[in-house]
Amino acid sequence: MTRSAKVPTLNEVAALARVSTATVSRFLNNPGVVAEETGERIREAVEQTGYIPNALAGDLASSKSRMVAVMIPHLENSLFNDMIERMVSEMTASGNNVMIGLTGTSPARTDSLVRAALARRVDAIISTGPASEQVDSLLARSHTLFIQVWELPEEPIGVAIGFSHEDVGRDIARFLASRGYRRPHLVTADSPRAKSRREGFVVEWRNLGFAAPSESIVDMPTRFGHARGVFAEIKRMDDRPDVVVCGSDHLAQGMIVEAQAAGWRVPDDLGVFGFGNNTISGEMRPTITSIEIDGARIAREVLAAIASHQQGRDFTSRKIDVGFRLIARESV
Amino acid sequence: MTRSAKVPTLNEVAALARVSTATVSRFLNNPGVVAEETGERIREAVEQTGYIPNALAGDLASSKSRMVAVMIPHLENSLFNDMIERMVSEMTASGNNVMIGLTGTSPARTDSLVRAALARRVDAIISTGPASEQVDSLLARSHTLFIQVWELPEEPIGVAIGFSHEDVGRDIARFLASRGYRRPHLVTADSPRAKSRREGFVVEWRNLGFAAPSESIVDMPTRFGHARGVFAEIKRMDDRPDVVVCGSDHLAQGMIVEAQAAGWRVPDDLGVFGFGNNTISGEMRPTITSIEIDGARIAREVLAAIASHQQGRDFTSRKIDVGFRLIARESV
DNA sequence: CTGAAAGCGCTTACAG
DNA sequence: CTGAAAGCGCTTACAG
Repeated sequence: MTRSAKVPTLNEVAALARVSTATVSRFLNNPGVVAEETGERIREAVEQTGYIPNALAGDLASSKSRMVAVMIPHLENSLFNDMIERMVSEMTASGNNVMIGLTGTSPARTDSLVRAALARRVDAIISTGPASEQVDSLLARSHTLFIQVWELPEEPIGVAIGFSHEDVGRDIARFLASRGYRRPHLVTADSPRAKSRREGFVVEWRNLGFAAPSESIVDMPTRFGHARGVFAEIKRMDDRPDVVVCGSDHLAQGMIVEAQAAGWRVPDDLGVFGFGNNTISGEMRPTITSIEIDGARIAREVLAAIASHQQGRDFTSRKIDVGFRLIARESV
Repeated sequence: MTRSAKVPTLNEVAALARVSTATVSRFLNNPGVVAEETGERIREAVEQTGYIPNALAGDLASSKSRMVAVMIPHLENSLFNDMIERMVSEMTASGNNVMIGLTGTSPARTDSLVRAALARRVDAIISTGPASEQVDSLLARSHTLFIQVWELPEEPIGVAIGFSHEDVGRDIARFLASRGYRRPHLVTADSPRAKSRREGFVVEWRNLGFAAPSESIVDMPTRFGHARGVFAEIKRMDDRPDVVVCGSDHLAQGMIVEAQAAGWRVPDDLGVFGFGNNTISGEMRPTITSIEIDGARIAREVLAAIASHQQGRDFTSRKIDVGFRLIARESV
């Protein structure tokens, strides 16, 4: 690496442009407020020195960070990638930098990532996971907005933007019943939200007067590869299911592959229901019936909440239900 | 949001513990250097006030950031997710925070993200994309280590950790030839690296004395969904290929699905070769023959380079070839 | 439109 | 082992 002995500072730019540091600072943050000729001199000085403002110093002085932290469990096989990608893009576009935290499923790790984010005085923390009391108390003394997505807790810490997972389960149950399915098999990940969806399904299914569905549990995150084991279970069952309700579209894709490899036709011999409406669900053969969550909408709501917060406005709606949509395709 | 009027500072902790701010700072950063009883008082004061250090101020004062920026084109369908996930995890574990930049394929966006990272005085920028001259000159005046991964340029700006994409293409060509394939069809993404692999394949294939392969170009990133169009092309060809060389395992998966949907058997009627050795390549039916890049190895090398740099040591090996491995499975 | 100066909240030689 | 004080590189009322 070529590295110069010293990184240029505001002082040097100011000296070169024959103005005070205050004026350079003003020009950089709000060009309109500085006289044209002065601005021109500053521009040249910046150019000549290769000056890049020190955001650490700037943020400290102005006590705002224009940084946002995003906490997600995983990058691989994540149901959130599409939404996260949108959020990160738009945040960057609106001048925010994004710190990313991979929480896994460990509360301790989440805790330490939240601490790190607070230490950097981020304007907001966006979390796809549930918040612990630990985190709650950490946030109490901060000026950081906590945004929970995909979740609608009774009493959110900050803002919650999500939907009812129980309703998802209920809607799937009703839909399958109306299509004439009678022996669903549920594949549920070992996570609170997946369990809520399962709960919704089971309750509704019982209300409809049917016998309890058979079930499998898989670990997080729900993946393509889980299909092999689950399908093996299904094949062994005496009373074979007529439809599998999967925790993700990738798992649904895996189920289709496994079923077809065993010579079963989808949906004729076995229906397959996905979750998340990943792009592949419209591209698979057969295409996958799934639940769509409007990631773009969530991203927009998140940005709006952050913008309000950064402008010091109070954010009134603390819970925003973005709903979901059942997309009927070929696999069910 | 409950928000206290004021976030506690070092001063308040120091006052409560009846010591100077210097001592609190020492205790927080290096507990061993402070007397036990003093430390105990400080611990209590921290607890009582709910103090969280201001990393902005700390980093400014110590002129180091313990932040690292990661630049990737996309989150969805990225060949790098596995490697990135590993890197982010280990960086976090070693006390670094990670800023993420989604560059897309736009140099302007990359440029502005690099600026933002430099403004935050990150210790290192890890980039999966090629570096422009723009970026090069920006970096010249910084103390930031630039790490290019998946790439081995002649004269790297900082450190390059990668492998030869041409060699990948050559190896695939030799492998397919040895398996008796004679009419390969190449699906290449519109990206420099994909083109290098293609180039390696084409050159080697010609060396082996065979006719030039047929080809398709797809846009970035190479996805499952590209398979439909490519397979349609293939079906229309007079001289049908006997194997498709795909730019990613997801595309390979799509090809298998399309081929099977059309009643072709893989690999009997059509071989399918992947790239990246994604987890699914071992789980698909048939399993996918692919090229493995050792993401864990790359992550380790990146971390080592950063650690050296943070400790002020000179990093001697500017180019690290991590190689690759051809994993033969069922699809070819 | 511009400058002098205080302040943001830490760290770190320097002294003891 | 601990403290007083300078300094990190900016921003922002306050004055003019």
